[in-house]
Amino acid sequence: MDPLETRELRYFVAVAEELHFGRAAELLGMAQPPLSRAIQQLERRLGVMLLERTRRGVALTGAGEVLLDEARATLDAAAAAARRTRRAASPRSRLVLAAKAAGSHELLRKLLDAYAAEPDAAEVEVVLCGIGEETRLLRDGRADAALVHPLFSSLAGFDSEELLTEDQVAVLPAEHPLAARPFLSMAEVSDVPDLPMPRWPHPDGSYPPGPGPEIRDPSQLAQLIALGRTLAVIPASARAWLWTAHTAVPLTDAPPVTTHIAWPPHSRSRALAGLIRTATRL
Amino acid sequence: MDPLETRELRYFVAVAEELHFGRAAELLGMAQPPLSRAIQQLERRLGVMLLERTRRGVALTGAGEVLLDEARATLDAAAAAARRTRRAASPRSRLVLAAKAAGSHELLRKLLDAYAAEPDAAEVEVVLCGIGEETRLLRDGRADAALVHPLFSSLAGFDSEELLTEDQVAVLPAEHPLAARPFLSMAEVSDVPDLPMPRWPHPDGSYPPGPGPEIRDPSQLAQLIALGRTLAVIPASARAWLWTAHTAVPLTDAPPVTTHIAWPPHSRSRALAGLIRTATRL
DNA sequence: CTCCTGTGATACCCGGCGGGTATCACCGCA
DNA sequence: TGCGGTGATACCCGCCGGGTATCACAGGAG
Repeated sequence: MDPLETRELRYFVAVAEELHFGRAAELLGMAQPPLSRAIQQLERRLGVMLLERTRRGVALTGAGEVLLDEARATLDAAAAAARRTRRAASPRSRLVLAAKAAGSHELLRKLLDAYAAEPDAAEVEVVLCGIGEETRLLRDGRADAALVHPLFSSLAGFDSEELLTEDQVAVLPAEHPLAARPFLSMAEVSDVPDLPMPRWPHPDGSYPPGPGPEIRDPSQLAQLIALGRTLAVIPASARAWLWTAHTAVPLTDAPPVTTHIAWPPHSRSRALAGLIRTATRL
Repeated sequence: MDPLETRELRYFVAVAEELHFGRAAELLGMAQPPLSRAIQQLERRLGVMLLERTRRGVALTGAGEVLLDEARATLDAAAAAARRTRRAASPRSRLVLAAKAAGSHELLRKLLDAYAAEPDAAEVEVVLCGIGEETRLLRDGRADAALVHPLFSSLAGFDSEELLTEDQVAVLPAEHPLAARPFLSMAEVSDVPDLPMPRWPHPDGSYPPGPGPEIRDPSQLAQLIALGRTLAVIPASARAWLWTAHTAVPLTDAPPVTTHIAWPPHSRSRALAGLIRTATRL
């Protein structure tokens, strides 16, 4: 059986995400009929029903769910192939390092300084990204390495090294009674009636249930804390972005959080190896 | 820029492996001119020279080396997508477990028995493969999980759990003087003039230099030991395949060897999760 | 020096297939 | 019972992937 073409996978992912042939075709910049036909051909080639066509819209079958995951991974791999090949051809070797925009910038600064001091250091471009976006950048080749907190995004599929373990602090509105305390426990902060814990999105974009506000952007969170609407438990190094309206209180029993540096497996770049070496020596 | 098609990647991999357009075209079942044209189009689309055309044959550029790796990974991902989708559609859920043909069969037996005793166990098919082939099977979707010795094949790119750590023994020809010893040290076995250590292939198929015989198949090794031409240092559990012409002698200072169970990241199969759970409980 | 061999590149043609337009078949709903 | 909206079908066309024939060029043998 001849292998799947990325074109077919792109089409399938579009339909599977939209669950609507018309909208998917529009996103793909094509008409609906050829898209329908392409999906039919894909199903015939695989010998598998991928979509449940109900009269009103479309649903994924079990096999369709599997293919959606696998197709995304394959398309990422293809995009990474193109990007990394182009970058390998460009004369000056440059490294792209992904990091959360709200991540510890002390660690980032130390890493960049230490690496720049190496004899044969490459130029490092830092890409600041949102929560959980780092692994996507690694997968599709837009980044060569990433600083990752395994709590938010899994390290599965990458090589990684532990860089830094730090305690966490509670960030409270400065005028809140708890802000005057020298220490707090997790039990105390997780059950403050007027400051419900914020809710972070899952990788799929959905939110867990609960009373707290839905957070997408760390600056949202900072604003909401300053407004006295919520509190946050974050790594101690994030004190850097505290506002005057914020107060950080050490937590006695919060689990320590570690930062890893992760990179795609089987990378043979000398420059990347150098960056990782200096990172682990910090 | 529209993404690379798997067809182009297949063509490039064929040429990059053969370093000869004519032979590559023959392997692909097509004529040489369209293949040349396809590679030219690929180079134009990427804006990158991939091959150094000398008048006599072809060589890879640096960017070509990178693309060869990336293209292989992408093609594996596409093959895995097709296979896993088909398998997901088949009614009865089946797991495919890859293991070295010469691996510890006690561990395998225990694992299969324990899993079969689980309440909702799926049927497990065992694929026996050669040295270092396990990760390939995992990557291209022919296997759902594999028993791996990290010494031979890296776990990079997979999730894994440690299963078993065991000591190693020296396997000698039964009539050799050293076979009578109750214990041996690594220093003693690694420098026996008439029994040079065998050489195992690297992942790329090449062999390290040295006086010992080149081994590809464990049965070759067994035969060569029985003939008094070499010796082997192997995990203690491999006593299972000892011949009467072999003698196993415990090693006092050989590094212990661990067996891992590895699986592709992001797999959501319940059956696989069950297998891994029972494996880690062994 | 010349011819032969083997390499990849070029020129040209054709058929299939990917894509477009028009339309249908069907369901839910006012 | 019509109307809106869904995906499927019918049909056409142009492009591009593939084939054949041939070229351009370097190296080696005589």
